[in-house]
Amino acid sequence: MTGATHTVFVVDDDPSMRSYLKRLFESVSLHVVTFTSAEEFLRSARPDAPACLILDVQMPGLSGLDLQRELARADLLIPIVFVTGHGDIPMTVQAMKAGAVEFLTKPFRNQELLDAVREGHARDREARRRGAETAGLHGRYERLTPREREVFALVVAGLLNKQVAAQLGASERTIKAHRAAVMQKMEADSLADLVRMAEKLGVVQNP
Amino acid sequence: MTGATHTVFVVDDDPSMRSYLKRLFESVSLHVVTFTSAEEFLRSARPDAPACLILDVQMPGLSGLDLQRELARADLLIPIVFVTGHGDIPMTVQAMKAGAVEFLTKPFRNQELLDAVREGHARDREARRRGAETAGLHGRYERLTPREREVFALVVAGLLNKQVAAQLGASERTIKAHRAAVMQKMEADSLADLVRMAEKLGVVQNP
DNA sequence: CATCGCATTGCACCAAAGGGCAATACCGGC
DNA sequence: GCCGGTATTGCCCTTTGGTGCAATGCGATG
Repeated sequence: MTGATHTVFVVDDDPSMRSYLKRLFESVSLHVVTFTSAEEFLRSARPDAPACLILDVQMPGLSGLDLQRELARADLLIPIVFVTGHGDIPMTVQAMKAGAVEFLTKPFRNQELLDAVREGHARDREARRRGAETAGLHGRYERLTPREREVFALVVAGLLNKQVAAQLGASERTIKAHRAAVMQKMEADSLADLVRMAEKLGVVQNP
Repeated sequence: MTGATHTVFVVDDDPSMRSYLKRLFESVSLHVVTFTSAEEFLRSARPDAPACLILDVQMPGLSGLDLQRELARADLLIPIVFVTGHGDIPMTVQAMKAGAVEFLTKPFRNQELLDAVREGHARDREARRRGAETAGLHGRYERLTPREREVFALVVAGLLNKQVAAQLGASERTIKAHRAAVMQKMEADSLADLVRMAEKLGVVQNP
């Protein structure tokens, strides 16, 4: 399941560690890209395939924890495996609270790191799968007109057409028209379908 | 929001630490119960109100991490705040991966511990709220007859009454009867309501 | 000004959902 | 053997939902 389609990003200021890790991951057929600093990584393009980030905690400039925070702020959620020579417990707690996959101290066994990366890739695949699933959903929702969205929200709230009509100050026939447009544009096969889509989209009444 | 209705369980083999923590939490009006060992805590009754567990990592007999594992196995999910004098990073990672709220090293500031306990109580309240929400749901679902559950699953899948009838080899009128019973017993106000209940219950077609 | 998208609505018709009333049938207990 | 819960179904009527057809009005865009 992990092949050349999966990438490992290594960010470490130590050249020997970078080359060591690069060889390690390439030995298991993973694509590796190395960076000498957090800043350099941030300037790089975002990955378009499942990836995992190997991060040294201590580095000149932005630390590993800083980078983790920056990525979260940029909504760039890539699984992170920390590696450190001189970490402490507060750092570990912070990293894990922020969702790190693993926090390893040197020296570590290669298998530990490979397992962590496997876990990171699994998380990213799952996240991408869910993302793709809701991406189409959001795209279709974007095509709804404001009025259609209002009708959408009220319909999935369980209101009858006539109740929606009263709520929006329109005729029942109009609501039926909007409702049909919603079903069509959202590509929903049934009301049940539409309700599930609304749940994933977080559609609710505004007021 | 945290009052005498919230409990703190302290498990620590050090008597002075137990009394110190007891006084600390009681000073902020929290109910405190102390235990000298993990085994003693496991023998105690489960809490019926929001609680938080303060756990020493190193203890004779079952360690704090052992207790965390046992509680998870027993499905007794109570938020845990670890406190330790001689912890290491692997221990920290294990504890946090298993869902610990916080992992503090001695000496710690009282405020850090109080904040952690507040967070633990918040998590427990939220978990209990969600639990209560789905408890009633499950209870109502239990009252459905086997046939009604089949109809339930097919209806929320978006099938028309006639399609459900064909699928189950019954008449449409029969399906309507079952469907009405389902709506009644589940106390659903609308189909949208029923679909959301099905989502929370994980109701799907068996075959 | 003309066109287009969006919102709106009336009329008519058909399909689907919801129920009231009533009857049949099976099964496990008391 | 009678009783209650469950499953089943028919007949009939009302309410809702879904659509086709057609038309009007408004604001933005070219």
